[in-house]
Amino acid sequence: MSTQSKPSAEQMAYHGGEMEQDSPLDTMRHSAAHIMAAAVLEMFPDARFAIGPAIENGYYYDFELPRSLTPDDFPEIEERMARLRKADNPFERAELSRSEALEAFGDQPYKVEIINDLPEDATISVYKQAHFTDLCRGPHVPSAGQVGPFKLLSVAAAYWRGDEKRPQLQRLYGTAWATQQELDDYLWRLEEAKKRDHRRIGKDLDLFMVSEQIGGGLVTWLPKGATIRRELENFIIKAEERGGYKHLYSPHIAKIELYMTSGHWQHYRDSMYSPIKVEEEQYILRPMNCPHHIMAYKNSLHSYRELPLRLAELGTVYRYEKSGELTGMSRVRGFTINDAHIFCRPDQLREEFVRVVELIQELYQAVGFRDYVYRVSLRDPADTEKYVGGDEMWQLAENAIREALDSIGAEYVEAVGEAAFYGPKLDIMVRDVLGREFAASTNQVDLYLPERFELEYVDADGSRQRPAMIHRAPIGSLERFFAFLTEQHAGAFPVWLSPVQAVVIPIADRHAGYAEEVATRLREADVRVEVDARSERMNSKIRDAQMQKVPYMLVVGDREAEAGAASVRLRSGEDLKAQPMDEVIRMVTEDIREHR
RNA sequence: GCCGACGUAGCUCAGCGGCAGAGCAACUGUUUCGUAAACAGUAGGUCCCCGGUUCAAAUCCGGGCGUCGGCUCCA
Repeated sequence: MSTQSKPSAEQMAYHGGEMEQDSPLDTMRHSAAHIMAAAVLEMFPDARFAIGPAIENGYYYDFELPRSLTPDDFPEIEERMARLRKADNPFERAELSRSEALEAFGDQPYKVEIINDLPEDATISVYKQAHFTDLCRGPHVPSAGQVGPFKLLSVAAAYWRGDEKRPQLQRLYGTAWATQQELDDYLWRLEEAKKRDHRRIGKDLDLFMVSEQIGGGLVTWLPKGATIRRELENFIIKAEERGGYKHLYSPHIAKIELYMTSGHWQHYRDSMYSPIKVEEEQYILRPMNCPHHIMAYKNSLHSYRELPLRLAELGTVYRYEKSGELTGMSRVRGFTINDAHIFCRPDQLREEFVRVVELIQELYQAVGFRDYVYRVSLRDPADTEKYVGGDEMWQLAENAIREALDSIGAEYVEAVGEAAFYGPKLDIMVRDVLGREFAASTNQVDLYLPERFELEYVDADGSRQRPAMIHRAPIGSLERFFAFLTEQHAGAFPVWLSPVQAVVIPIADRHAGYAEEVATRLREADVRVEVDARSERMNSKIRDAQMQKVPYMLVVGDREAEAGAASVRLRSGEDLKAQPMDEVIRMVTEDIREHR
């Protein structure tokens, strides 16, 4: 039964929105999971078994065991698995009636639960591998010997059926491949990925820090990271101003009543911090910007002629995240959203949403951000508790998003149950170096908050009408976006974003004066440039600049000083030889201007 | 928050009951060099915190805090 678990939205996104047939590799990995379970059964005869599917790059199996497994147990489990593989027993399939199955798995409560959840007409099959018989849909490889090279990777806790109120099981992760070479390659890729981890690079390049004294999940952008952020912010604001957005600033805290009106206090409280008492009034750190922008909208009466009104802010919000889920810059407790709220007539929704998607594409293009997937996050019609508003409202909002994407031919996957409590979303999903999936951007159609706040505009006939709203955040939070940007570029940011765009490297101390002249000329052209005037060898300075991923290294010695030139080395290692200073300045400033 | 692993110099890590260590970085001196690491020296520690065991604890035990990997949740 192990493969019959419902695919998560993440898995669906990875498979491009369709459940694929089990590939031969998936089948083999799923068989590896059975062999691992058989090995665990040898060690723990009382083990209870949950599920053990193939996943991207490997497999896992969830167990309930009398004691916790640790990595020290891996060698023994792997040895037992190797023996089972060598014994090469067949995977034998049998079909059981419901009562036979319940009888056979009487001492396996998780299997019993799965059987009871199966539809009436389901075929119930089991697979026997050596001494281990498992409830399973299959398919499997013919015999244990067909399982490829494998390795156990980690052990972690996982709640039964993903529910934190239910028992916690031990999940053993493994990987398996068709050949030893592929296994080695995969393990090597894992190591390489760690080198691109934004936390590693953030430390190496002095981009940001998280201090225990300040608090977990509270990020300090160090000067170099702050430079990148400021460039991004300026770029975003300019693009948005071109797109008709008006930027504003609003405070980070507000009276609690504001968030009661919006419904956040009722529906989003788990993510909000406790109120702060100020002179008999309760204030809270805002978890979202929308109520503030709505108040800005309500500050004056609006004509239909003004719509769409697009109010934007790089708005800082604070959300409570459990300590165990904080990570570097990608999961934090205080962050700044590239936020905006578009107030428009309902008939303008589709076109406005198209413009939102186009803006996203423009921004991503400019920063060299490529690997992402559109996900339309829909309401789960079965779970009405979680959402507000009626069917009609949801349908209108969901259709606006789908139609917008269809009209520009964008491909997307749909994820039921991932909507916000007040509306469906277009999420843009990206993966970090370790393959974990995050939303980089969320964009929502909202017909609910205008209702809650009784928003109005004056229509052509003088009547009062209710506007629709779009919440949009093309790059989501600056923190998370920065994390992915860092990983995608492995710290070698495009020139226009690089904190240090050029380093001037004098060959000997006597060239320091000329190096300063070179730097001054670049500074006058608004290039971020530093002079490495240490009494080090040129080779050493080049190495340091390379490690800092500085895009331009400008070596100057006697020849360059004589000619009014600089020798240009790029971080790719390419040596462009001596270039006149005018040419050097032209190259660098062109890269910056063209966002290269 | 839950399960597991890990917390030693600014960074990366060794040491695992008996004097606190290495490389890199920093600092000082020598070297003035042509495209990825010159040489020598100096300094740097609450071994995460609190408690316990022991003649003796970085090391063993208990509790706490933090980080990391998962789970749940999410920008």
